[in-house]
Amino acid sequence: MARSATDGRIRSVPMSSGPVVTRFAPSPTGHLHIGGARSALFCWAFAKRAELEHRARSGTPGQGGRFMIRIEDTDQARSSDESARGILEDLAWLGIEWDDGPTLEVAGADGSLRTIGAQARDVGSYFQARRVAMYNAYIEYLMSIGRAYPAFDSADELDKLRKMAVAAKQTFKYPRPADFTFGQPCTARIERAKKGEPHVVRFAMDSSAVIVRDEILGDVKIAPGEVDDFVIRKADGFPTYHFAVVIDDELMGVTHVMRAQEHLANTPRHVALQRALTRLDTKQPFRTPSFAHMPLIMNMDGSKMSKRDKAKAARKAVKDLMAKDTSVTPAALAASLQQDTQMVADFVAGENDNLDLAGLIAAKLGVTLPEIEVWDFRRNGYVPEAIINFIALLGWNPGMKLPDGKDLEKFDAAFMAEHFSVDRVGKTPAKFDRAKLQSFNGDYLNALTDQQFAAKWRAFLAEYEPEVLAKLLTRGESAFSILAAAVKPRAKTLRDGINAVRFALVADDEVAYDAKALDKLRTPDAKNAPQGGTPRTGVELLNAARERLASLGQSDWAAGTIHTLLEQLAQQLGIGIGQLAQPLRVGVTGAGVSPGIAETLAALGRSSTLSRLDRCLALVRV
RNA sequence: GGCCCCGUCGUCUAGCCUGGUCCAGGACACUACCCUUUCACGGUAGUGACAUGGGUUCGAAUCCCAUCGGGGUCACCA
Repeated sequence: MARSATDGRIRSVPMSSGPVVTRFAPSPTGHLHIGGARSALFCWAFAKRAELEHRARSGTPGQGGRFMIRIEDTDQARSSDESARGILEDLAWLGIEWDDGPTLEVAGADGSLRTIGAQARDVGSYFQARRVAMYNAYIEYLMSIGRAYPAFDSADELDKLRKMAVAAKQTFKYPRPADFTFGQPCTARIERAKKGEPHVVRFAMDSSAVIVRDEILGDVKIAPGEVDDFVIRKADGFPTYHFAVVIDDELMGVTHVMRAQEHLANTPRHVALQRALTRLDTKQPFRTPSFAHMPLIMNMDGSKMSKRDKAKAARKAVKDLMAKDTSVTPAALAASLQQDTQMVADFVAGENDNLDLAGLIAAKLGVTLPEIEVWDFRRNGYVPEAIINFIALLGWNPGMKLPDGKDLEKFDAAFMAEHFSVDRVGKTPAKFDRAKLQSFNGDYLNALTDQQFAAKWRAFLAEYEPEVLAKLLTRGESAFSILAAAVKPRAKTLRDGINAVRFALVADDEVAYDAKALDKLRTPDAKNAPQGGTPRTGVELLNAARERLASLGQSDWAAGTIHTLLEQLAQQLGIGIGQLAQPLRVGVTGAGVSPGIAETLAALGRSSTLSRLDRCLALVRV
């Protein structure tokens, strides 16, 4: 073991004694935040790279690097198993899979079931709520060596003290009780606690300065006395985050802690705890893992990107509506949503940020909430590959050039597993620019083959827009393929691909004709005539095209033949095919925008095309 | 407010550690043009940044200091 030859004291176990272990430790109180996804990705990539390099040296598989998931469900009131499962599913969907952690069954591409996660290292439950006995053993230990003590202050009392401190423009620090002596077990307090008096347990901070070595930020020094005696066990008997993290990271062999910068200020507490603790099993002091605090992800306006932004957006929509229409009240809204009146009223007043309610309100009012959670991006038609690539770039870049001298910025998770390193993680907070994400997503979709895209789009529609899919499929399989191919270069997301095929979703007799477009059809245009000939109207061309198309039988109705036919007709009329295409577009879609005209007509089918053209011709005569 | 972190185009960033090759490169967005049957796609070009002020140096985006600006954190949440 790690015994120094010179002083014989056991200081720390060298990291080389076991695998690199990183962890992502979400709190199961909602969906996976996009920032959490990035943290998980970086932790994953770090462990993967260590493992890859270990195997390249012919090491034992699994001994080079491991990525672990731990569920931090010590907040009894807010945690749920459902949320934990949702977070695991989001990670799996992104392709971020864990070596150790709760198990999750996922269906592979071929439909077969596969399990992610395993109890591979015998480190106990990956759910903190099931590890309470262990935390208590360490808390007893700390109390026995005079590094922790029960405290009996009520929440109200502390609140009062805090408010006084704020009023006096001072920072509140919990005053260490006079009857506690650092390093001496406070038997009187321990006795009181044993008798069942409600209490929390506080850690007695030592008075030395704490230096946090951060792989990204460098050394961060915190002066002695900056951190007060913080709570390590709540009145409900559960450990606080700070305590559970330190115990579990040690017991689970975590070597590298990578998390968002918002945790930087907590780190001195963790380091202080590590310095005070000794393992109960091996009697070895706790190790301090390597820390790396990643830059935060911000909104475009510079505020922190938070789940609450969704609640804010929904609340604003309600308030805007209430300002315009006085009949709208929280009570009326609650009734129409079939939700509790008080809850809705509180939500509108800003008393709670219920995200489910925010979603209901947004759907009701037809407003789009900002995408914050992985789940939001997923149902809005982003693909995991694009999300991974984009969030990787929020704070990290490979620092490589393409042969043409441009920066390499398109890559996949496997590339990250091979090249990720902490020293290329930036320090500056990044604003989340959805326009760039959309561009990445569109590029990814466009790079797919038509077949691949069609399959992806179909799966997306089946899951999130089944009615749209059903309508599209009524036109037949081949029509769906044609439409999917037409959508591919036009879609930034799988969802907005729907916009490109709106024309195929309306019934033939419900096509809305744009008044200006109809006017244009009625107006003679010199471009519609052969060189020097008399100007023709769009209607004339439409009639000619309609007649010619009608001559095409059902079995010949395909993009290729339609294109040839229109080309021939245009030639006979002495005009370009474009002059023919525009009136036809208006005729079948109601406006002048659609995919290629031959594809559009082919996807619509013979009977829809002809009946729409007839309806348009009838309208235009009026 | 205390403590801590950060500061290159509108945005993500390369360059910074190891000053000169940087009147600062790429990507997204934007603008123009080309391609084209509309919309897209694709192609070409353009607009656009070293926060400010002092040092150090022959020379600073790069090193030092100050100012200003942004952010995080100060719970029996994690």
